[in-house]
Amino acid sequence: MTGNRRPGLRSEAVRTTNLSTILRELHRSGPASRSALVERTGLTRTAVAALVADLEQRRLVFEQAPEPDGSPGRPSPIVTPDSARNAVLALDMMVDSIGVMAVGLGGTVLRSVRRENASRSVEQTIGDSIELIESVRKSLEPSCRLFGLGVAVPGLVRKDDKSVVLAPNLGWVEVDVISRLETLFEPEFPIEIANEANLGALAESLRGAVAGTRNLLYLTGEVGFGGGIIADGRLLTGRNGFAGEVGHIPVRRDGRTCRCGAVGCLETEIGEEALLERAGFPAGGGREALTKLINAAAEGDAVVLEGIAEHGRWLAFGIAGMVNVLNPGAVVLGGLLTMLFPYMEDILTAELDRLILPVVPGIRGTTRVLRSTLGADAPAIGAAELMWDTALDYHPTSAMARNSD
Amino acid sequence: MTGNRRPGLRSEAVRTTNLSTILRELHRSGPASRSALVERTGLTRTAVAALVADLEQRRLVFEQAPEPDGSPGRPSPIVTPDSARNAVLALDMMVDSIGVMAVGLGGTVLRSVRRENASRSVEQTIGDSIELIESVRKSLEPSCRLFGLGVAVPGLVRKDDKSVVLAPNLGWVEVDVISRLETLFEPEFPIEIANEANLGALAESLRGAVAGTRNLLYLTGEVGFGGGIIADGRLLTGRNGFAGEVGHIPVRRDGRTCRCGAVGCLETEIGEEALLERAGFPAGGGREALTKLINAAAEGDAVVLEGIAEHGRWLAFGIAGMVNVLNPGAVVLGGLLTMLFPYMEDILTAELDRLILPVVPGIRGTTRVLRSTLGADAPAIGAAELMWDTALDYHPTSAMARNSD
DNA sequence: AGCTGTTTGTCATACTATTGAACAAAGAAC
DNA sequence: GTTCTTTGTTCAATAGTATGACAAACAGCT
Repeated sequence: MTGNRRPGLRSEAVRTTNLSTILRELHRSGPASRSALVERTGLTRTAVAALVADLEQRRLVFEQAPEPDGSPGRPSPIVTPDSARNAVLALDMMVDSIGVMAVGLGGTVLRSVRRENASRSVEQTIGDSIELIESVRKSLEPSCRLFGLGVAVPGLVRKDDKSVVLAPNLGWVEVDVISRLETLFEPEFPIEIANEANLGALAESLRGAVAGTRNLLYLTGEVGFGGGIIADGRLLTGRNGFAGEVGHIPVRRDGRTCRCGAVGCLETEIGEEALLERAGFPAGGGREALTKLINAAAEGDAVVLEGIAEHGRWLAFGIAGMVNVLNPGAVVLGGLLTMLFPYMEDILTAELDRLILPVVPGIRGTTRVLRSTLGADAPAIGAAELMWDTALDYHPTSAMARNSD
Repeated sequence: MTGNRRPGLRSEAVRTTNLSTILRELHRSGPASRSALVERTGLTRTAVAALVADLEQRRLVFEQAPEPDGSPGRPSPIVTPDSARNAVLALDMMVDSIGVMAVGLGGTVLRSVRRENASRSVEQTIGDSIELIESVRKSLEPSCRLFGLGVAVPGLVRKDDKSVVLAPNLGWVEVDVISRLETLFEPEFPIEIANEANLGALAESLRGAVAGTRNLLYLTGEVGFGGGIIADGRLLTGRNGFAGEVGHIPVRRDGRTCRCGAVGCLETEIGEEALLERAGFPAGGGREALTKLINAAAEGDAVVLEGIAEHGRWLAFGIAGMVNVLNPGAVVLGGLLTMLFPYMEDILTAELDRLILPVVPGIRGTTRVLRSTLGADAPAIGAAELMWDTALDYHPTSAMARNSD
């Protein structure tokens, strides 16, 4: 089911595609021997040798002396992605902080800084972002090439023009983040942008605890409630790029009015506010109140625990629907849910077992529910991977092909 | 976001890929002039000429004398997919009937037969299917080559082994349909199988009213309630192939027990039974009762109309959640919903407008809701397209490459 | 230490497929 | 009938990988 209009291939496309294939393999799975690459690509020794030599000359990989591993035969040199000299930047605008990362080829996090961001104004946030990006850029080795910038935003990003349509928690409407950041870089410097939770999903599918899972659902609850879907290894963006708005699945016809204007959204039941209220905390307590809540749960506070349990029931109610529609191999919980998970795992499992379509005995077990291991880094890592994905598309005119020294 | 491990490319892959590209283009968009193909593929005149000659020799396409169209320049010959001599078969097992189609290259429906199927036993159904397939096969021109069989099943199909795990409305559990059909054909004859509603979605995205829409949600309500998702032009199958079970999205924590065992499934609110009940008809009335219901609606029966309206409200409730999660460009309603649509369009639109995440004023309008134009043929057409999609994958060892006369 | 078997790197040649440039063909417009 | 435009055709040039032969590097055995 490709569904994609593929352009015609010219002869040289063979080379660029093969270079890209090898580079992608190294980026995803790490260093590999040349003979391993021969096996994985199906190409001949001759071809792989030529391709690797090409990549080495472009300073994208380096070969290391082979280490005898005890098996007979001539040992094969190890091809390693040169993460220190090839990187992308990632910017993660969260509600109360800004993070910038440099992620090398191969997925190595070279730098990671985060700064609190009290003001949420566009000017202030962009200004701080620019400062952080510059500081990270300067801290990298001068020989390190940058292939692009990936941006994660807690809001809806329109695919067509890559602009932020709405970021409720920042109070942003129609902000063209990219054109404000472009000035930082040379012309044509690639910048990609997407929703925070969508990128979290991407990160978890590539670098998280379930790395390699080609179908997953990622949920993250902070102030709002976001989600991301990986279907057959690809990020599901939808028509406009607005996919994953799980917080606004209607779950109660008699529910409360959501801040989005609709009634009975999932977010009204499992948002921060709802949790605080159920656990007997005053609404609007923010991060402090949540910390108290978690502490109270750790101490065994019955009211809080029951509040979290009910939270878990609604969460399961929402997840079950998506699992039945999407049939993911895993559901990864990030953000606030990571902390709540230990206190509601049992309820969650039991409820899901009750609500997920029972195909045949035992089939429910195919969907695993687990906590994020990447935690707060997920969106930034996802932003980097989004950028890498296009950067590694090795068409003749790409940055990668140009950077041949 | 490819996410797919691509194998290395050898020189001859360029040719096979280009042949496949041209064939796919013709299959999807119909006859095209050679110069149009040059433009669409980006290949040179020389290359396209050679490729088309190759395809013509394989009897996959034929060239027609160019027709002067009034524009200057030498007219370009028209390349037409030879639908009469290249086809796939499609088998659609519905709850009370079986349909078999032959669909030619280019999407032309060459034959279409349907037979009532009173018994739903595996033996009877498979037996009848085999008879129908044979009769269709015999009715085709002897020169017509068959590239495979696509099967649509009203149940859950496991991707890994392509077997039917559960078909509740047929009463089937773990039936290996493919191995029972294989005996009909030569060894290695390709057979693909998938869920009926999933294939309906595929059909609508390729040949229906919204053909070309790369993101859509298809819903079909018959005895059960199924759905299919097309994301970025590809059928979303999920981890096991069970995606699209929209009938079992939980919508009421205090709802009725569903036949699946869970509580409050969408199907319990918008299934056939629920509709009959709401409209004041005795449950279990089957198709007859539904016909009466539609007639009553046509005559303006207030109780029936209100029943349908409430049906529409629940449907909107379910759709809204999926739209917020999937952000499709269109929602296509098939099956029973096609007939109900006129009586609930207004309510549906109003409810969706209330429940779909309002991004910015006017943004809701990006998702269109409309009726299926393919109707009951959708699953069979989808099955044919599923088969075509793999058949058109022109790797060196494929059936297509072998059939070179 | 030396021999054997295995695996892998390297080199020259062969093969496949497309591009590019020049020329011919087929139509419209004047 | 001439000119302009567009497209088909032919052939040499170019790009890239496969193939096969040989050399190199390692383990295991005597």
